[in-house]
Amino acid sequence: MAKKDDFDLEDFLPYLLNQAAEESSMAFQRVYKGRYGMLRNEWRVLFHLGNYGQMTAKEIGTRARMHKTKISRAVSKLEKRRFLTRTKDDEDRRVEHLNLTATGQAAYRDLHSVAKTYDQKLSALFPVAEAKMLRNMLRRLSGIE
Amino acid sequence: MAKKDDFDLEDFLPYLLNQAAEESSMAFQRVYKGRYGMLRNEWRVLFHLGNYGQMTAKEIGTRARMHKTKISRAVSKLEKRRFLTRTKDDEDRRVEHLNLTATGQAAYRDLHSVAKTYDQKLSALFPVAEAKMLRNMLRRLSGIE
DNA sequence: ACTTAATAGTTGATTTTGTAACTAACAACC
DNA sequence: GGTTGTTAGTTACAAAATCAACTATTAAGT
Repeated sequence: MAKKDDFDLEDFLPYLLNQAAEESSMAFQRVYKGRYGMLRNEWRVLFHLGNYGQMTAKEIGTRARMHKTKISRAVSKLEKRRFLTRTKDDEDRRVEHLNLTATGQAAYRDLHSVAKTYDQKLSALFPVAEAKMLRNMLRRLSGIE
Repeated sequence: MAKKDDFDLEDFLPYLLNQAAEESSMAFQRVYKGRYGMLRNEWRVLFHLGNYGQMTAKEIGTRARMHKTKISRAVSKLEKRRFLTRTKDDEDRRVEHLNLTATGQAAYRDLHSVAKTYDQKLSALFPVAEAKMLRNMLRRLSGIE
C-alpha cells in the first residue's frame, strides 16, 4: 500500500536536522563528558574561549546563541574546576572577562584535536565540494527568522 | 591577526547541525505548543502514529530513536488529552498498540499541513537538487556509528 | 515444571533546563 | 542630582530529561 500523502515525516527538514545533530553530537559528547566530566554548555563555553580568546559571557551568548543562564552556570562550573578565571572590567564593573587557565587551555587543545579529527571523519562521508556545500546550507538554515 | 589554526568552531559539523536543528525547530515548536499545548516528544509520537498508523511504544522508539521513558510519558499525556488509545495485544500482553483517536487524527492533519508548508519554505532556500541532496546527507549523517 | 534471562512499559530519584524575577552597575533625561 | 531605563550577570522555582530500579509478562534452558 502506497502512502496516501507525499510528505513523509522522515523528509521533514527539522526532523532530519535533529536526528543528524543528535547522532553526530553523541560520539563527541562521550569524549568531553568522559575525559572532563563536562556538559554540552560547558564544552561550548570552553571552546569559544579557546577559539576566540578572552570573551565576556555576553559575547559568548551572542556568538553561540546560548541563553545567559546557561552561560552563567557553565562558567561557574568551569571556574570551580579551575578551567577559567574571571576578571572584572575596570570601566564597566558589571562586565566580567573570561580567560582560560593553563588547565583550561590544555583541555581545549585536547578536545579541539578530537573535534577536528571527528569532523574530518564526518566530512569524509561526502566529496569535498558537497561537504562544503553542506556547511553553507546549514549556516543558511541557522539564520532563518 | 589571523587564526593560528585552520579549524574553527563554527565549521564543526555537529555544532552547525545543532544550530540549524534548533533554529528550524523553533518556529514549528511554537505551533504545536501554542495550538495543542504539546511538547516535542508528544508531537513526535503523534506524528509517528499519524504517519505510520498503529504502532507500539517500542516501534516508535526504534524509529524515532527516542528513549522509552520519553515515549511512556508522552503517550500518557496524549492519552489523557484523548489524542490516542491503547489496546493490549492478545498474544503478548506486555505490548500495547497505540492508535490515534479522531481528535488525535485531526491534530495530526493540522500539524502535518503546517509542517509541510514550513518544510517547503525551508526547502525553498535552495535549488531543488540541492535541497534533495541536503536531505540525503542528513540521512547519511544520522546513520553514523 | 522451575529457574534464569529477556522484553515492554512504568515509576522515582537526581540532574539539567527554562522562565522569570532579581541584584548591581551604568546611562540618559530632565 | 534624582528618576527612569537598560544592561551584565545571578538566583529561585517550575518543567523536563536522564538513569536506574521496578512490575509484569514471555522465552529459554535444564
